[in-house]
Amino acid sequence: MTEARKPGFSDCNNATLRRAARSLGRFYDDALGPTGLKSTQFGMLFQIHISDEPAMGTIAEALIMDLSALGHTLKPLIRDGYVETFPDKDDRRVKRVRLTPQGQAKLDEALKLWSVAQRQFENKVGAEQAAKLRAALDAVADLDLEMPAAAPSN
Amino acid sequence: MTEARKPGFSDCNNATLRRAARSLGRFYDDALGPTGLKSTQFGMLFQIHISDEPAMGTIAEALIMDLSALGHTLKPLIRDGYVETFPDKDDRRVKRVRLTPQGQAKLDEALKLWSVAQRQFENKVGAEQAAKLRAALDAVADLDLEMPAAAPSN
DNA sequence: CCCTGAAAGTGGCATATGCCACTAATGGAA
DNA sequence: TTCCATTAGTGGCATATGCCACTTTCAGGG
Repeated sequence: MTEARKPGFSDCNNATLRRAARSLGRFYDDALGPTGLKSTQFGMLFQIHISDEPAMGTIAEALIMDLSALGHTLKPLIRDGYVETFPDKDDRRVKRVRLTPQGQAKLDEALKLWSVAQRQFENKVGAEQAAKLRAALDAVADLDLEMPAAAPSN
Repeated sequence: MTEARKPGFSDCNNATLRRAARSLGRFYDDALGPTGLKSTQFGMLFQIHISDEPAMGTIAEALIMDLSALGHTLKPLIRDGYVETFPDKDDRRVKRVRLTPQGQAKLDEALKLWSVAQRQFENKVGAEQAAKLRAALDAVADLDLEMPAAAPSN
């Protein structure tokens, strides 16, 4: 610890997490490059794929993302014909989402490249270690964090 | 495992990481809300703070972020008067960065709220566990990942 | 000293995400 | 049935990030 410690380092859990996300994101993005999909888009297609014509709100909840953000994120995928939406039969407020045949095909294509990247990653850190990390991250993501209501003087 | 497993799930390390990042990011963002800073901006000010008038490239490297992305990210902070840049004495290509007095003040202000959030988080997961997670994330971020050069037939 | 390739940033363009203000539908309560 | 609080999305605006094409400087080699 001669100087200011090497890399990023604040002990901030959030900063550390984002830093890792940028790093890993670049790797998966590179891997998926040939498909023209970003790793985020791949993740979105996959999520839709494993769900049963989910409502937007359902996806947003599963991915812990803002509903409006989801809407924005979906646009390029809809524009490119990978995803389509349709109204729910019973509740006209609800918009459901599904992959188009092209979307399914693109996902299949991407899965091949993804699995290579995934394997590459697990070879480096160890499959078990990776699984533990994912479990820890899921646990963190699902934490019910709340600020102390910032009420020291009220 | 009745249905499609609960939350986000693909076993994708990247997707899991991003999901956690969105979740945790929201928490820290809320915590820093009163300061008007996003958690990302807080992290940036902190990084600049612990460095010694770093060159842009140095910051980008430490945070594992694209140099141009760094430039974009810095703009709001410069516009708001928290950060300023100045040319390196010896190399005119290099632009160095530092906090302004207001930036330092804002950072001090933010640190108080940040520490509350940080403590809150560590109370939930345990300080030791949190440290381990950060270490794991730093390790992942610093991995030298490379795709198999996609050369099956060349 | 001139030319060339590397290094450091900038700008433009595109996606990722969030928050807020609104609008459209719903599901009761009165 | 009418009216209101709630729920689901949309659009606008702003920040976060990346990649690519340039432009400006440097550092060397000849």
